[in-house]
Amino acid sequence: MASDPAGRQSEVRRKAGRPTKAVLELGRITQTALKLVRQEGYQGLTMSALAKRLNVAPSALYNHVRSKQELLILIQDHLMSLVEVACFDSKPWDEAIQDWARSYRDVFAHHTPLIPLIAVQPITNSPQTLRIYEAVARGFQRAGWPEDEIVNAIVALESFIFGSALDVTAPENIFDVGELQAEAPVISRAVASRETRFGRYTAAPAFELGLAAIIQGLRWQLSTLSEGRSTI
Amino acid sequence: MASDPAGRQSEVRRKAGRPTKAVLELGRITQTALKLVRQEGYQGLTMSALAKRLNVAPSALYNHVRSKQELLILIQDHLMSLVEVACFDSKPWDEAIQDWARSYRDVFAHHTPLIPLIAVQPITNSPQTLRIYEAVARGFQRAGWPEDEIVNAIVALESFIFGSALDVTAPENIFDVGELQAEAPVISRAVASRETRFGRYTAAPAFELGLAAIIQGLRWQLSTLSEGRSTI
DNA sequence: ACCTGAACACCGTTCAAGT
DNA sequence: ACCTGAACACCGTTCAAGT
Repeated sequence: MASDPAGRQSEVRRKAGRPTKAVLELGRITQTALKLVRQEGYQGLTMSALAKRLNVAPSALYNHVRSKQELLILIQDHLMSLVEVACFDSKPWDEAIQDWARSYRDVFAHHTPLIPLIAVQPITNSPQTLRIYEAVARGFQRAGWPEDEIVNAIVALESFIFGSALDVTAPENIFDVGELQAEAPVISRAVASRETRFGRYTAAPAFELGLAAIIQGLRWQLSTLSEGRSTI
Repeated sequence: MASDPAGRQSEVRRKAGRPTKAVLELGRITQTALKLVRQEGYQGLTMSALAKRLNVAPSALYNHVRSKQELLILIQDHLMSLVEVACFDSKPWDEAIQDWARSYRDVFAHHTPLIPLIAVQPITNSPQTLRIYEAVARGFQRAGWPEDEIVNAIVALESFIFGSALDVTAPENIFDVGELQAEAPVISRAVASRETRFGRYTAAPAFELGLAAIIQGLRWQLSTLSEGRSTI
């Protein structure tokens, strides 16, 4: 045994050859990778570092994932399971979107390197992503959205959510204008004015403003879209 | 001379030591990097590959940029100069936002690896980013937006734009449900329904729906916000 | 089937030596 | 000041050998 009952690494080195019991499985790989990311960030997530935590040679990982990219997809799918969608069964459409959007943003705010990946990842056989889409789509359907606009609405919301997740980790000084203040008087005053009201930069007010706006806009679109259809 | 008058590489190798005239400058580095990205993608943008195109040793680049990260910021600032903001001087607020948002999204759609970087990059001394913010802020100001909400509105729009830029490169099959169709009937029908109307997946309809919604929502917010202020 | 250990073809970056 | 060339400390990934 290379690890003690509590799962801690030991100094005992395993010999080459097939162990009596599989040392790795996808679940443990994903969990360990996630813990590594939480402690060291994505910059610290290397195949070597992960292998070390699993008390295994780096090459052993390739018996379970085809590439690091595939590992990232495993992490992503796991994170998707943390996104809240129960609200769509218990709340009206527009309120449910708020709960869902906030939890979605919060989950990925500290996993921004995954976001460019998620955005283009086919949902085929990605059960957790599908679970989210199904719940949201049911919410839209129940609200009376035309079926052929549901996907567009979800994508639009996701775009805003992903962009907002990236903003969460912005530094406090992101809007410091610096030396060029004289050439940008309007934005300079707007920045100062924002700071007086909200203090040093945080992503929350912009997210809430945008979320309220987009939901308001979707509500308005729903009324005109369904009017358009009922006259057919 | 290591390159002929047309700037093409030649086989002549420069000796060590300071050349009579600086071989590199930031402008040429940025332009060459951009050309490399357009031809080979970000995966092909390595310090070695860039140095080779500049007919220079990789280490020479470090006389001009502190790191690859700094190179990416140079590229980003250059791309910002391609974003259209003249519309804010010639069109009403809400129409100008549409032109601006579309051009912003189009510029970064094929530079998605930069997006996580831009989103957290301080604007200090980044003249092109400041130029954009100033123009948009003036548009909002003229429309009567409360000064302390202008930055929030810009950030909200940018979040949507960045998220939408990521969506542009999504593959056609991104919404293929695959084997799990039985467990996700509502989204499956929505996907089929979208396809009948819009064909294979493209990002455009979702972007236009979301953009219309968010502008509609901001318009509504503007009216209630300014009402709120006028009663003070 | 699933591990080890060596090897491969890269990365970004540093630095002494050169003019 | 600004280049070359060698070197460093990594990457992700492949593969023969082992049980």
